[in-house]
Amino acid sequence: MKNTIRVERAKLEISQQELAEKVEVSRQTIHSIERGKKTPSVELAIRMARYFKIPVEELFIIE
Amino acid sequence: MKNTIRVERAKLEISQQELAEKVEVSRQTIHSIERGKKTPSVELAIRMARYFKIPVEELFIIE
DNA sequence: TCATTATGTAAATAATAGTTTACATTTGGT
DNA sequence: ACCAAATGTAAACTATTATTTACATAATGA
Repeated sequence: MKNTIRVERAKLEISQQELAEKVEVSRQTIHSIERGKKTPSVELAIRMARYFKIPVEELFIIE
Repeated sequence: MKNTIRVERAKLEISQQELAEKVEVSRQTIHSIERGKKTPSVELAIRMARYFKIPVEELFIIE
């Protein structure tokens, strides 16, 4: 599974740290999800997608 | 977080067992997610939503 | 160069998701 | 009432996510 977190962050010009604060997880959590090392819960995924104002399916793509 | 799995299952008239097979997890996993005891990974959530042909955000609702 | 901010890596731990098995209860049909 | 299928509950176990801390390495600007 891949994701577009990095691109979405770039659009808004926010750091992993800032995103982490916005969705209320640690920076490491954002980091490992962004790098595809971990898969978030649907709850966290929804919070992230909601923050970026895009559908979950656009932020996380199953290949 | 609540979900509409039961309603979606009802629409298609399929059992927890059948859904479990479709998305390739155990019936217990479906059961505990449906009852809100566990939160699925975004990957499983996407598989379920895809199967029901609805957005993830419609299947899982953060209150 | 120096300081600062952002990102990468790693490792130990806690918390939670998902599996498996087994049995109880409910529901619907005959 | 009986049978079968569906659903509920539970417990032990494994796998994975998320936290925390710490340090290394870019990258950027003063």
